[in-house]
Amino acid sequence: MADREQCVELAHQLRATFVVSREISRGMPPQTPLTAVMVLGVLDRHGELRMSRLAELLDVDMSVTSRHVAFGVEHGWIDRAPDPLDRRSRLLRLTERGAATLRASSDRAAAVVADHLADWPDADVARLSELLARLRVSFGDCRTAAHRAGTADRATAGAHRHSIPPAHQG
Amino acid sequence: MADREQCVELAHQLRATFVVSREISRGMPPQTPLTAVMVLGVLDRHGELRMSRLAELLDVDMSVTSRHVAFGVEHGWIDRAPDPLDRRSRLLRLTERGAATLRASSDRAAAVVADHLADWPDADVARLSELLARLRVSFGDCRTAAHRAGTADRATAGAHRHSIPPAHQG
DNA sequence: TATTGTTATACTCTATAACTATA
DNA sequence: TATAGTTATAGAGTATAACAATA
Repeated sequence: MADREQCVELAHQLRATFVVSREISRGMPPQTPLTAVMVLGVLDRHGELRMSRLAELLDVDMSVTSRHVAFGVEHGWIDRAPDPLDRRSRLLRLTERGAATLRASSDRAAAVVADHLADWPDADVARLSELLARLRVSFGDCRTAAHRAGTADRATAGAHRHSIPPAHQG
Repeated sequence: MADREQCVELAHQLRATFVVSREISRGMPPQTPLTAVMVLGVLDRHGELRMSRLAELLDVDMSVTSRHVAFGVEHGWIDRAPDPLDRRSRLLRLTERGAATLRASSDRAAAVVADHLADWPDADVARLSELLARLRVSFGDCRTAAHRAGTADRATAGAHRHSIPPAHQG
């Protein structure tokens, strides 16, 4: 367990990493908002998902997810079909075209990263990716754990350790 | 130098870390927007700054910075005095009250981090902070290098290695 | 009656462009 | 003429609340 000083430092660094994300998003192709790409990325990694689960994974309200998905559907990136088991729900899948868009976007982002990290050793890049992935799992817990009581997919299965309720602000 | 695959992965992780930042900002005290705290944080770390330099460090347009600073001044967190050497410029400093606000905010953020990272070993937290700091330096370069030709402060001094122009989108 | 998802509205953050004032 | 900073406006992203359809 890290001490207070370390936590303050990490919190600061995370806040400040905003800058890096913005820089990367500036290099992205036009007409493909960052959020749209994030939706595609999640669908690519998790496969078929329902709206509610997607909203959890994106950590945004379902109303927001709904509009991002609508955008993706309009552009032919996402297939949105009614769930035969529960006709209130809709199942989302990445289309071929969506996968291509995601790939193009990932290439651009990777190019920006490669540009700036030209002098980084391989091992550090890999380590940072790994730590960020773990960080996300540790944080993802809190939001999903409160809503769900047993359902799990291959991305977050077995990652539940805490039981802190989601802290939405008013 | 990392290969394409690694860069794609890191870019994805950075995009996805948005989620973590949002979760932290949800736990923040009300009436202190994330951006305001970021301004205070930069002033705390860099000391007295001009608007333009602050905008660089925050990686946002000066017009944006201007309003965030105005907000901070209104709340008594920032002291904004005319620069005696160039009366177009204004010098910004963190006030006592601003420092207190920053401290309170950092405490909250640290608490959220500590909550979620309870089972992380010390070393990993420290390593992640360090890598993120380095990442920011590597990215910070591109924006500041184009604007400035010699001025440096203690935060970014000696960090210039590439000469990639800032890639602002249209 | 509860839940899934959509839509309307308001708030935050951002960039572009037009402006003021100094240099 | 160029630069530092401000303000007006428009666009992207988000949350809350009210709603429709289904369970």
